[in-house]
Amino acid sequence: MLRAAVAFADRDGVEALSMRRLAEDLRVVPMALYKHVADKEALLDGMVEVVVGEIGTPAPSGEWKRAVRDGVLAARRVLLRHRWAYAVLESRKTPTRAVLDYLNAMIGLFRAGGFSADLCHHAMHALGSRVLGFTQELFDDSRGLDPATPPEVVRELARRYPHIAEIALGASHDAGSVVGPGCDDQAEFEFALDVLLDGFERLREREMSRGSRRAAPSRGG
Amino acid sequence: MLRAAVAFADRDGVEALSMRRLAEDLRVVPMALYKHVADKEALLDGMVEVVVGEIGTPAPSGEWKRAVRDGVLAARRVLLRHRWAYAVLESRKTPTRAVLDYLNAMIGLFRAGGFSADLCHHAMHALGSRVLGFTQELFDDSRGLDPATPPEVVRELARRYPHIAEIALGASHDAGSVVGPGCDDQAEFEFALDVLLDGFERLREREMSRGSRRAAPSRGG
DNA sequence: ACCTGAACACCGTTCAAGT
DNA sequence: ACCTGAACACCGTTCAAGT
Repeated sequence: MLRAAVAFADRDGVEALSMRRLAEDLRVVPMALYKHVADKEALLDGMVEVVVGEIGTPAPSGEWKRAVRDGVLAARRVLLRHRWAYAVLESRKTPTRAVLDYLNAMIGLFRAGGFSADLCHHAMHALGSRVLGFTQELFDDSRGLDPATPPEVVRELARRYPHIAEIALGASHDAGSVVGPGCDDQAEFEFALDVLLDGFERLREREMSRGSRRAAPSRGG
Repeated sequence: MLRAAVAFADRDGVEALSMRRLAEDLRVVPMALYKHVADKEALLDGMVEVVVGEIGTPAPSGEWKRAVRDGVLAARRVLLRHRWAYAVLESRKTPTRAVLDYLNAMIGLFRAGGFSADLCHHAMHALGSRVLGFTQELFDDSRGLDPATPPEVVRELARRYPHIAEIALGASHDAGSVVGPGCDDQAEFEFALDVLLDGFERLREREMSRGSRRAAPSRGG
């Protein structure tokens, strides 16, 4: 029944998922669902559990950086199959078992790589939801500008937001078109991940050479 | 009326905000709200606009890193005053004017600091919602464990999730208590921000010395 | 033309009536 | 004891009836 709910959300989106519609989907009377879940929140908890369970436990490999990177990208692949899961997981107040299992294993990869518990803690916070493969993008710019946008509107936007326009244009390396092709989500995700992992690596090295002194990035300015 | 809606959400949370209750709050008949906004989505758009407008435009200062850091932390201060704004902003499909103004100004700070449009683009993506002061935390662990948790449950958790337990313990530097005091959100936010900014700085330096060659972090492994 | 109450098509969940 | 339909207390929004 949780599987059915996940399939429903995959198909019609989580905003379309109501207890009544899910019951209809299962050819069951609405109140019958309450035999399996306490309420809708519990249903959503269960759905998160199913999805995160699909990720499996990140496996240690020779090098911590590679292992962490692979774990995160594995999580990302699963969560891209269930687009709705991001918002739902984020709305949970309490972590579920599968999430705790995953996080525990990820921390283990850092620890095995020689990170102190303290640096590990910071690193997990710095990754934030990226550890589960989420990109916290402000807006989806992967599709670029709507090709139907009238040219005068494009010009007006470029005038008001020159820096944004420059970036949108820069993303399109084929000249001629004013409208960028949008950018590669996966590449941007990996860029950010690698910047963070490189940073962690430097802090770990500093930590190991300095002994007990606290490792921290420079405070800008 | 947007102000009233913002105040309502600040007071009672955005989940309590309905058209009917907001109308009641304003001592007005529900349908009267539709004179000011097309529908509830437009109301939420307007509320985001008010909040993001409070941030103002990030000012350039001598050094790009300091300017970006200050801009982000200014945004964070505003958004901590309106806790609900994070989820609402994230749920918008289309960026609003105030957000575009802010993003445009932030990009300007990078550009003025000598970043190529391309590196700038990656950096903005890597910051993600952090550019507006959001931490995409998976769960709120800032309160630590509930002190009322029975010791046998704490032991069971520590057995099942040893790495998580170690981190939770490590965060409490005063010994004696099994229950950590939780961690400092602001410090974790600044840690992650500084790791990213340091990473951007290194890539910018590499970019400037290498000329046209593409700057990218190492791919782990 | 404007305002607004009732109504519509939904929710999640309670509860009592049926078996 | 279990199941389930009707009912309750909400939504956002439409629409027609009032002025």
